[in-house]
Amino acid sequence: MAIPRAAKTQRRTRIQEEKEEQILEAALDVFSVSGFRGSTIDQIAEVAGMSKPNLLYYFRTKEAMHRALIDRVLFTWLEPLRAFNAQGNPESEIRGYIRRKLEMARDFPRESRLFANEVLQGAPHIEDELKGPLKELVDEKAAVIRAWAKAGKIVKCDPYHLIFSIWSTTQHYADFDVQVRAVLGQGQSGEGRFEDAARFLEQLFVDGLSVRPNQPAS
Amino acid sequence: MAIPRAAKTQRRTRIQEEKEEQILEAALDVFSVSGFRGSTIDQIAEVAGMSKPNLLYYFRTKEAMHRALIDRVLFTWLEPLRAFNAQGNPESEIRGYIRRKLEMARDFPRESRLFANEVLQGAPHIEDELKGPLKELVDEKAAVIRAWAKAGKIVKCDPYHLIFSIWSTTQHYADFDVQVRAVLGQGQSGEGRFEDAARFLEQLFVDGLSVRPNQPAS
DNA sequence: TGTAATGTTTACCAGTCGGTCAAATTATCC
DNA sequence: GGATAATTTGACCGACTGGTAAACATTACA
Repeated sequence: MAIPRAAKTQRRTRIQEEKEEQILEAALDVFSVSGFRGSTIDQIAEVAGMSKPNLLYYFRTKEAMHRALIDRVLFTWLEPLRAFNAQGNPESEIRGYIRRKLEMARDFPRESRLFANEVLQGAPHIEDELKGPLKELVDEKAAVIRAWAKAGKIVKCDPYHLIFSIWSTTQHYADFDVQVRAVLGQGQSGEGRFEDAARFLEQLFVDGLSVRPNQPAS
Repeated sequence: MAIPRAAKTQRRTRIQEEKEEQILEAALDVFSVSGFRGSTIDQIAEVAGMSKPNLLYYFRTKEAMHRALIDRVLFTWLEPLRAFNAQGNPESEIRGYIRRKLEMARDFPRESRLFANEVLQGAPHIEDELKGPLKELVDEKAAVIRAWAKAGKIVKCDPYHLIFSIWSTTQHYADFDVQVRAVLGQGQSGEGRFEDAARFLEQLFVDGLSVRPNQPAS
């Protein structure tokens, strides 16, 4: 017999590590496109190149796979916000945050879509994470931004909505990639679009759109 | 016999109109939450309060229902962009566009999520609409914005990315509603959040975030 | 009021879904 | 090399999926 499924064994086998890695990689592929309900274990098994029962040997249920995937990805996903530094220069911190978020949208679009799918569908599996760790982190950084505004280092604005706007504008390029490509057309939908986006967003967040005749030349 | 399904009859019955309306309403409820793959005809039938075969009497397939829903909603959805007026004042046109998009996110969140789900999952059913009508409309309005910038009425920026940023920031409040609520917490997640968002976005798009000592007092 | 067209329901189908089981295979370690 | 534990597989299950067939009920209209 056997069935000391991953959880029960104290030490994880080489095979266990490899296969779990393989499965989560495939799961990311599938879940990020079709969401939890729209994805099937068979699809994931096929992408992972193993049989369904074999996959279920490592993760007892579809939910467990999804859970493990979310847990693994969430930490990385919040890294850019965590790196947001209270001691730094406000403008360059915000600029840096936008840049890092945009890089993640470019380099990890599947991770972005995984969360987008989940949140869009009502976040039935990650509500706790949103209300707990995420909220706490945002609260902390919002306080920093508010302090900057109070000290006159930055314009007075709602820090929460500022963070939302950075999330939405940057993640848009991962989550709505097909739309962005469709609208930009053949010519501009290459990788250069991320540099264009970075340039635009920097301009937007720093100076806005209106022409200001009195602005000192830089 | 019978089965002159909706399509075949030249004139639509009162019952047909009512029932199709009822079905599409239910379909919007379901598709906007679970996406196409994740939704089932049974769910829609239950929400619509009718039996599955009855529902399939009006729409032959799940795809047909989705198609009809998309077609009906797309026109409305693009209305704010269509209303964007080349002859108007640039700043107030952009401001107005943001406001109208935000109102739509508030008043028609299901419609927003329907498209978000679809695009997020690779837009398998609306690719033609994106590359056709949508792209044309955006191209047209982008040209207007570019002309404004050239005339010095607005700061020089990439008009496409400007439009993307307006889409993303406003639709965020519909698509990621649960996340917004979770982060804002009990206190601020009431309807007032839309007014806060409007205030912030107006500020962002007009003036950006940096403090400008030379700006003339208004 | 009768009847033909329209609308609704029950019963059903084949394929897919998440998941189980026991047997077979492979790795590990003495 | 052999015992033991870990891994993999094929066959299978009941529930659900999108969709159909035909009987039944209702409506519209002459």
